[in-house]
Amino acid sequence: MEKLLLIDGNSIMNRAFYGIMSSKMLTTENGKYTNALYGFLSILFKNLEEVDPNYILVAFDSKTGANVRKQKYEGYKKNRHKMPDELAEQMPEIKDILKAMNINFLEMENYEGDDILGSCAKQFSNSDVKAYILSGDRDLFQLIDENIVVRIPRTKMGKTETEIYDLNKVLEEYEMSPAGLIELKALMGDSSDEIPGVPGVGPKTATELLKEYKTVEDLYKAVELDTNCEKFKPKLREKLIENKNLAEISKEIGKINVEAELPFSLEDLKIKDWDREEVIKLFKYYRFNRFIERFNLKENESVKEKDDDVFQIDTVVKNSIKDIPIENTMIYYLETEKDDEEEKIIKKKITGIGIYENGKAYYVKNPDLEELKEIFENEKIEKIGYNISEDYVLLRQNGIKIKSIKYDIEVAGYDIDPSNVKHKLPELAMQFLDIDINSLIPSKQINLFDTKEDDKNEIGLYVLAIKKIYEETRKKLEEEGSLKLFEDIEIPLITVLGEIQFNGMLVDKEELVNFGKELKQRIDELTQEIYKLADEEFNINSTQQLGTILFEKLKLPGAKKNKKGYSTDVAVLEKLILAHPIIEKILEYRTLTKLNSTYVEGLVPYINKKTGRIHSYFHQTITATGRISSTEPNLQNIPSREEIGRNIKKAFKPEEGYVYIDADYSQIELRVLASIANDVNMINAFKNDEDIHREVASRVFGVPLEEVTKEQRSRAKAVNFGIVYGITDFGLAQQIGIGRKEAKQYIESYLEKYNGIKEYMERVTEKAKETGYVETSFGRRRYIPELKSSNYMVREFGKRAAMNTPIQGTAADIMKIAMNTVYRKLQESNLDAKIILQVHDELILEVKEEQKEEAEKILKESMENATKLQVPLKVEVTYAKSWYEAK
DNA sequence: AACGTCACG
DNA sequence: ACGTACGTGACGTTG
Repeated sequence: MEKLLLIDGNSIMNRAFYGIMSSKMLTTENGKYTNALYGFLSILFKNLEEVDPNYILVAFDSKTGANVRKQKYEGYKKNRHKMPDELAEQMPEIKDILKAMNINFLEMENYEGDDILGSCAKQFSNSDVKAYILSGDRDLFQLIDENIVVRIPRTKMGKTETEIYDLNKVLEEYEMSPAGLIELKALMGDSSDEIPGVPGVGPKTATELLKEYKTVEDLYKAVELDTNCEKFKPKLREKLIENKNLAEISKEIGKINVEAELPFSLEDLKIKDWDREEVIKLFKYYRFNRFIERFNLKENESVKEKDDDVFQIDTVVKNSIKDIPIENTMIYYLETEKDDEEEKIIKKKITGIGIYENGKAYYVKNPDLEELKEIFENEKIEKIGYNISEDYVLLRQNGIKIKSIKYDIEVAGYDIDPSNVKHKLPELAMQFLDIDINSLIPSKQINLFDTKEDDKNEIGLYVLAIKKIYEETRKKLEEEGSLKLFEDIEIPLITVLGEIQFNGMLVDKEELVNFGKELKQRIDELTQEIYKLADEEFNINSTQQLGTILFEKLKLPGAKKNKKGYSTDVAVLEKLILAHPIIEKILEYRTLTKLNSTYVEGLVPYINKKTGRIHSYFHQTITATGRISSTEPNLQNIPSREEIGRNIKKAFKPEEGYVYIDADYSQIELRVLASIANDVNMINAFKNDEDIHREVASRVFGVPLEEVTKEQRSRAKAVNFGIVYGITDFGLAQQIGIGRKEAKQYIESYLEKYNGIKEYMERVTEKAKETGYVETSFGRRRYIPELKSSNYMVREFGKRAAMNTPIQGTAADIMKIAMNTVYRKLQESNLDAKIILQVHDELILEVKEEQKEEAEKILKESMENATKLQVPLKVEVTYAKSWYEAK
């Protein structure tokens, strides 16, 4: 018996892109998306192995494929959102790969992939040739017969499995023959393809009806005869009769065409040998090392020594850490469990530790705190771990300070590629080891067994993974020239961020709550006034309801649409202030509810019961540019710009006898820009400590410095910001409320006067297009695959990101260096001073009052001397008895 | 879970 | 003829 494997190209690519083998991997140097290719090939290989076919074909949808059905019913796939660019760009590439593998693929005008599959299956299969259809789409079940099965790939516990549907399985699951499924869809419709069906008839009713009448045609014969409603309930009968037409159309478009005239014979689909050279070339280009190895495609080039290196390890259980032969490095994993104790900073407890040493994994359950202290505080033992910052705080609240942190694989993964991808252990294992770690862990599978024994094995696998990821990422960091950044900046920062979280910020709860009461009172007043002005009660928080009130009921002008209806954001509302008195009430309402819900109600629950402080997380591996981010709560967006909001900061104050020292970098991003763009005019301005916005205004508007008006200065300021963001005339116009033409003139004038900046912007985008990435002055890399997108908008975004990242990122690096230095010097000087917050260009210490001058000196000097640019780094410092008073 | 909105640098 | 400033996180509504 022979076998024909038919693959639904679009469906499998789609599955591969979204789910299976998830984690959006950017594996090639220039930062291309390859995840769908990788997933498709994984599924393909698995099925080639399992089916072992004699014939093969991959069918794709053609651009015109849906037209035929659209002509019959215009709603068909109407709202189907188009493929994301990241997937679309992989479609031609999979075809290149298939070509190299000599696998036939086909798209036919006016046919969808399904039709090709159906036609091949029905026309080529017989008792001697079995057809196997590989697709993620259950619609294809209608094709199943005694010679045709459908294989559906699915992920289960991180593993790719295949579900096989044959005649029996369909009968069992749907209580219906495959042909019946066509009738079923005709009645119940299909929301994903937007096949209407009979409105009000769902799977249950449809199945019942078809059991009795088999086909839509017979059903309708019976319906029409049943004038007395003996067999059909009146309502149902009415629905059916009313929508007869829809049912018929649905059947027509839901039915896969099996009669396409195929441009080849079965013989043409015979499996052929690969063009090995071409396949190797492509796999290398896409960095599919796993496939290269799997098919022994490597030429003579250095065969990996650890080819026989399987991912498994013996885990030895010990009662004491002392029984583990640790030498100068400790590769470890802390096992934790949730712990809801209120006064904890990180609400977890340690339940075990795994340690890798010399080819073995050791596991100690519920390790002794003293022993942990001894080993983690031992400076001679270098620590290699995963997400150490959490361990740091966890141990710190148990009186243990981790010393000699050498390597954190999460941070390493981030430095290699900081884009949105998560840098959690499973993703890291997938990216660097090509393994699906969860699939190896018994307790993550369906759990039939006692997990006690599994714990140690799980932890053993983790430490093995950490060890291997450590080796792989270190190589990579070295190759990319980011090792210095990693070792000198990021690793020391783990401790500093851990300390910041541990220290926390003291908050006067009463003061905060009292402010909240004032807010609420005013909010209540406003609510009533708004109801009165609208002449009805509605949910002011609902943008939809608000939009209806403003633009339909009150008929205010300037309605702008967004996806969900009318836009009601500040920009829109501010233009309407004069149009109706309700607007300013709404604006004030918005401001106050934001303050109350986010900064009063939102903050209070985070005040720690024991310390009276807020201990936010400070994340080192989130942002694309290298900045830190803060959560639970976010202390980096406490109100500051408006007076009413600033009041929140009054509740943040140092402990009795202590004072805040608040230091801000002045214009750090513009200084960085001046320096890396090497722009003479801007460098001179900073060297002379000029008011940079005034200086820019003078040049752009061609007036003497002294004659720059407030208005001009403020516009120049907006231009400066815009430049840093990768300016557009539209954005600038929007920002300062001028015309687009005028904005364009400003920009042109600016780039003429500061032509170093102009050249830099051209240089950086050019280089980014070539290499696929941009870098900060300290070697932090960010890939920008958007530059390769076929979508103009996405490409333009890529350009702006390319221009902005070196600036924002270098500034972030500088701040990180400063933080490390400040922390180290404060330690060395033994001052009673703690770093308690970083807000990108601001750093706050809480210091014993008598020591404030000493600490201030350290703070200011460390920040100013963090690096040497072509312009001075200026730092402004204030002492404050609350955050509100700072600056 | 996605969206709109708004707080920060 | 599009629809745009860069980087974040939290909240409330809606589906």
